[in-house]
Amino acid sequence: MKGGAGLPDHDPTDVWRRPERSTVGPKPEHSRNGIATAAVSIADEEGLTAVSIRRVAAGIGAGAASLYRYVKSHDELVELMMDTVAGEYRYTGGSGHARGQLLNLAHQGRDIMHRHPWLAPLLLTRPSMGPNSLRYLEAAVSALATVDLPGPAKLQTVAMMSALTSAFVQNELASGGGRMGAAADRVLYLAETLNTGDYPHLAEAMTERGETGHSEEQFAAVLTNYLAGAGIPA
Amino acid sequence: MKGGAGLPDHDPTDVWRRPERSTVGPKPEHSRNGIATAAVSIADEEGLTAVSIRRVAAGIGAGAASLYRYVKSHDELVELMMDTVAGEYRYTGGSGHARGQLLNLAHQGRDIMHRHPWLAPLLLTRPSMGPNSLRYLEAAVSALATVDLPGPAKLQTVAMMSALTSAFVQNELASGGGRMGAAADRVLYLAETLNTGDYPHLAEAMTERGETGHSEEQFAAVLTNYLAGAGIPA
DNA sequence: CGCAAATTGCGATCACCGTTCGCAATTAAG
DNA sequence: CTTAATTGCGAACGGTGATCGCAATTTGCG
Repeated sequence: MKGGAGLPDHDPTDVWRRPERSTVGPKPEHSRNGIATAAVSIADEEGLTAVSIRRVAAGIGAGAASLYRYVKSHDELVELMMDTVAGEYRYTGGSGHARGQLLNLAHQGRDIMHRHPWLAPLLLTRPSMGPNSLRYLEAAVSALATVDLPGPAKLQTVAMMSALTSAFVQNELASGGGRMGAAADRVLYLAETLNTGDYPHLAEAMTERGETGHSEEQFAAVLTNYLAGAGIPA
Repeated sequence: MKGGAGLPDHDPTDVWRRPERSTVGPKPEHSRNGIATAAVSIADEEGLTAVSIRRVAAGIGAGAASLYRYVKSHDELVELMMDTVAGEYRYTGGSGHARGQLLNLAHQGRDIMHRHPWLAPLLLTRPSMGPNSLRYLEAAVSALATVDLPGPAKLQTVAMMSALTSAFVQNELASGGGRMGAAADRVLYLAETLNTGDYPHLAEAMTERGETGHSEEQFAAVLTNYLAGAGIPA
C-alpha cells in the first residue's frame, strides 16, 4: 500500500531560505534573477508550458543540469517567476481610504496579469511567499490598518479580494484574449447544447445581449461589491 | 520563430460532442464512466499527479494505449473527472430566496471539494462544460430568476461566487488538511521573515490570536458579504 | 605560496509522461 | 460470407524533471 497522498517532495518556498551563493567555489555564471527573468520572458512569449528546465537553461546559454545549482526544483523556478512579476507593483504612500487603496492594488494586479497571461492560474493555485509577494500583502493589509477588524479577518479579506481579481482576469483572458480555434469549438458545442432545452435559464442568460467591452467597469463593480459587503469603508 | 503561444492542441470539451461508442465493431470492454470513476478514486487516494494515462489504465485492467479509444487526451480525462464529481450536487426544488439557494449550492460545493481535494485547483483553472457542470450552472442561474439583473451579470455573479468558494476551500485545505512536513518548513520561514521587521502590518495581522476552527461560519460570512454587495436579496 | 575543501558547469542517464502507430482480433452491416 | 469499422494494445518516439559523477574553478587556511 505504501504512502498516502504524495510525499512532502520539498517546499518551493525554501528558495527564500537558502543563500543565493556561498563564499567559496567558482563564481556562478548566472543568477536567480537572470534565470527568473529569462523564464518570465519565455512564459510571456510561448506560454507557461514552454518553461521547462531545458528550455530556460538554453535561454541563458547553460546546460540543463546547471540550473539545479540555482534552483532545487521546477516548482522553485515557478516561485521565482511569480515573485519577479510581483515586483511590478508600485506602492504609493498609504493615503486615502481603505477601499480606494485596495482597489488600486487590485487594478495593478489586473494589469500585471494582463502583461503575463500565465500568472492568474498560478496565483489561484499557489501561495507565493517571496519578498515581493509579501510586500504586496503588507501593502494590502496596511491599507486596512484603520479598519476595525481582527487580524485574521483582514488577511481573509485580502486573500478573497486577490482571488476575485485573479478569477476575473482569467475569465477575461479566456473569453477574448485567447486565439480562436479551440474557443470556436467550445462555442459551437455550447450553442448545440443550449438548444436542447435543458438548461433553460442558462440559455436565456447567455443569449441575452451582453454589454461586452465594459471589463473595466465590471471589474471595479465586482470588487466594490465584495469590499462593500465586507465592511471596508470607501 | 514558428508559432506564437501554444497551438490549438484540441479542446477538451470535445468529449461531450463525440458519441461514446459507434454502432459497429467489437463491444468496448470499458466506458467513459468507469474510466472517470477509476480516475477519481486514484486522485482521491494518491493525488491528482498520480492520475496518469498508464496509472488509470492499470486501474481498470487495460493497456495504456487502450484509454485513447475512450478519451482523446489527458485533458479530456480530467474533464470527465470534473463532471463526474459535479454529479454529486443535489438539487432541491427551487424554493426560498435567491441568496439562500446560492448559499446552499456553495455549501454543497465546499463539501464536494473536501471530498475530492484535487478539485478546487481545477475549478479555479478550467471551465468544465460537461452535463453535470452545466446542470450546476443552470441551478445557480435559475436561483437568480426573480432577481432583476441582466443575464451576463447573473453569470458573472455565479462565476465569482464559485471562484470565491473554490479559493476559500483551497485555503482551508492548504492550512489544516495537508500533511505537516512542507507546511512546517513554510511556517518556519514565515516566522523568520516576519521577525525581520519588514512587513510590520502583516506580522501583526498574522500573530494576532486567530479564531480558528470557525471555517464554517467564516465561509458563510465571506459568501454572504459578496452576495449582499452584489444585490442578491436574502 | 600551495594545498585542501567547497562549489560550479554539465554530459549522460534514469524513470516517467502523453501520445502515435501498426496490427491482430472482434463485431455489425450488406 | 465478405467488407468495413472498431477495439485492445505492445512498442516506440520525443519530451519532461531530476540525479550522478567528474573535470574545472575558486576561496581560505596553513
